[in-house]
Amino acid sequence: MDRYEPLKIEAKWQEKWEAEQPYRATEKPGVPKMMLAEMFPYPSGAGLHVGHVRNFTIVDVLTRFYEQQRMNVMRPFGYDTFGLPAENYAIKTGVSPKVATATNIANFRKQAKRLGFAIDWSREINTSDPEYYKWTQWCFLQLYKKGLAYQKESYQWWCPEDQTVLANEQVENGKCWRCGREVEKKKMKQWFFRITEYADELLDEIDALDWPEKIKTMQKNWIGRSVGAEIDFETTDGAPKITVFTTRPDTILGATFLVLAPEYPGLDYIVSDDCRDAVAKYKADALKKSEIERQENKEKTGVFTGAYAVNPATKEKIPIWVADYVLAGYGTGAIMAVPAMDERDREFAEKFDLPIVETELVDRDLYGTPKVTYKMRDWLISRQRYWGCPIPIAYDKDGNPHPIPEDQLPVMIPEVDDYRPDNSGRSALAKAKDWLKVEIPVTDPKTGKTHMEEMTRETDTLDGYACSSWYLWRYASPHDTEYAWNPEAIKYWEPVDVYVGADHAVAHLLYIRFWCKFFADEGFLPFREPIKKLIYHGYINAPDGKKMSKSKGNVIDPLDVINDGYGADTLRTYEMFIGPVELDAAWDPRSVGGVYRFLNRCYNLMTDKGKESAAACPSDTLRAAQAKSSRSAEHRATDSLPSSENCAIRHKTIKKVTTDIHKCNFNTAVAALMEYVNELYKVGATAEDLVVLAKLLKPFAPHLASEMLERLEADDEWPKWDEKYLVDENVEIVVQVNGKLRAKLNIAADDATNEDKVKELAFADERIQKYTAGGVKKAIFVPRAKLLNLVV
RNA sequence: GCCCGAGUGGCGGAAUUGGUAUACGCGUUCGACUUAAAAUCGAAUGGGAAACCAUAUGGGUUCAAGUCCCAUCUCGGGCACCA
Repeated sequence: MDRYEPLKIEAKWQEKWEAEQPYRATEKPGVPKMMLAEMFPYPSGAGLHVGHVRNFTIVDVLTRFYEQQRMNVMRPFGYDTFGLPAENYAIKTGVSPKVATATNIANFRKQAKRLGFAIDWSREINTSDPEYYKWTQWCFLQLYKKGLAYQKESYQWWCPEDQTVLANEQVENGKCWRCGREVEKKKMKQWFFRITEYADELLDEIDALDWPEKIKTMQKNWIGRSVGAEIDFETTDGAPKITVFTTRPDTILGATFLVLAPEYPGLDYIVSDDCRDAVAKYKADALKKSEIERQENKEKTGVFTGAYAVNPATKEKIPIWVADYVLAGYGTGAIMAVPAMDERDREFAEKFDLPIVETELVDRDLYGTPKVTYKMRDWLISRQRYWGCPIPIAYDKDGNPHPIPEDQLPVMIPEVDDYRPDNSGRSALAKAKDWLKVEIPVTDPKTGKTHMEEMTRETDTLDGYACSSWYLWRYASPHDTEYAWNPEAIKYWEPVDVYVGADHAVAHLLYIRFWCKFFADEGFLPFREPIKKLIYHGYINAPDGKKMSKSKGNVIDPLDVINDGYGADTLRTYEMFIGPVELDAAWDPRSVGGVYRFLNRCYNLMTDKGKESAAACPSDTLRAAQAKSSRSAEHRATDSLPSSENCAIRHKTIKKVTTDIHKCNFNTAVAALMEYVNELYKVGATAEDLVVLAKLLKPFAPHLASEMLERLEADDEWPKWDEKYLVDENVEIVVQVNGKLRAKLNIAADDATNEDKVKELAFADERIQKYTAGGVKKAIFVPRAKLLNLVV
């Protein structure tokens, strides 16, 4: 007996796809292109999890959907391979990150192939491949040339566990995003990218993006533009003037004291001698305080500097204080306190008994110069770690940085025996003594002559986010040896039409926009936004609603689901059916069975009905006659004529599935297919029904659908619906009395828009007459809703 | 604390511009097939005997409210001393 055996069917088709590589993408001028990608995965040793499957399947459904509509589709794949997990694994086991990464990629690739994704496997990239990171270093050098990559000594977040600095975006609630350890502040000289240069453009262009509002809001908050003014306050005893930033320069009459951040750069020059010890102690305490302590305890603390400034508006002498409620990195690190207007200043004034003066407002521009500030800081990119892209810089004997010439790229990661950071703030790269030395050409400014000079390499590596800030462009020409991205290829394929992910709302998605704008300014990219549409999907949780985690032992392994006999098609279709794409969902093993039953029904429908002759939709003249026979259609009776009912439900389903996929309502698209199959079981399926079913099913369950189409001898071109088949000859009209449903009238379609006719039939109905005996005050007829409401 | 978003059967979730609430799936029950079970197929399934009552709670607008307005409660997310 011919049964649905998913593992057999899937093996057959995967073998075919592997041999034929049907999803190779090539530029076809004149054919509309569609480029889709997921946020590429970090290939962990644990292999694919169900979250990856959701992520990849969303991309796959859209890829196949557009491919079946004969657009020129590109769907590449890649791996984000630098980072701490591989390095920590190396420290623990001694296995080099390069080797472990290669093993993990091989496993990921194998697993992805078992899910039947329509990937162009010739466009596979890996950020730790020297062929790739050579160009990451090239990107760094472009930024360096324009002064957008620079070094600065400042207080930075330091993770004592991972022995590295972190970007602001990588500190979550005062803890390291990787290991969860509380971060500390450490003063270090570090590399930065000047993302703040693009703050305005990054902010202003958010609104036009076809991205989820949630992400757009998060990015806006992160950039955090405030419009205000800088105002200079002269000090009374010869110390340098203090510039404050305020959004309310109009409240200056109420400024009764100044407050400086503990890290305020010129603090030492301001403090009076008798207060020096107290201020030094306060500063030391403030730096020791962790971010968590600072957040949890918002009780105001502070100390008087012993110095005074002059309020330029009132000419009054006002005291200067130091307090950690003023942040060093924002504005100028100094504020004018207006306790009458500002809640925090008031709290501080009350605690330390400082004057609170009610204020009248003055003209905003009277005492200051307009100034815009941002919460966003420059992007700190140095990492004191081994397993990352080496920063292509060397230092001369005076410690001045020099870029590594482009023809010396890539700066390879040296092999070392011990991957541990050395506790001195330098990465394990510092242990590769030979590698550290490098000859760099230097041009003498006086003579114009170039000579080689021995220098010492930078031992920091780049933040992994730098590697993922340009990978979408590499997909356009993944093996190009001349360009990071080929100008012709990029012009054809990009920007990315649809990008799918579940993380990195501010970090990655902000960085990639920044690089895009920079490289557009440099003439390397013909667009300023890298991603047209973003789909940000929810997580899949364990059946109990909790996050899946190895330690809790509640992880569902997708390969187990497949190997249990359900197959990849069931897994994929289930994950699309599980709920709205943007919401988190809980795994339900029983619902997986429900989806399997559905696919099984599709298969059985085919084996029962596949032999039948194809039948197009009946012509209008035949419809009336066939409508009769469809009424009496036996269950899957093979001798009944193809009915107009089939035609109506077929076209209705085509329309529903097509529009749902366009709107990314994958769950209701699958539901519509289930309804269609249920209906076909009742009225009988024609070959045409089966072909349409297989075509619509293919994005979700490509193996089964391919099998069906092969047996039905049909291609997979996406079907179109015709509105004329969606109009029934009979229409149901709802009759309400006082808004309550009282009767449904089956009326010929031609009469359904005729108000008089509908009323006549309604009043003739005995179910209605019960309520209308006392007369009808008002009758509202809504043809659009096929509804008549009688008010009695 | 501030700013968003969401509360619908036993469960996951459907419902165009306000217009038949509960699509689809799970679960449950019954039936067919079978020595039996599984699988498959069919039927029923918000509550209530009924009138009726039900979309977190209480009001409001409307011929008509899950959908709009006001208040309250709960949950989720984001921001969190950003001057």
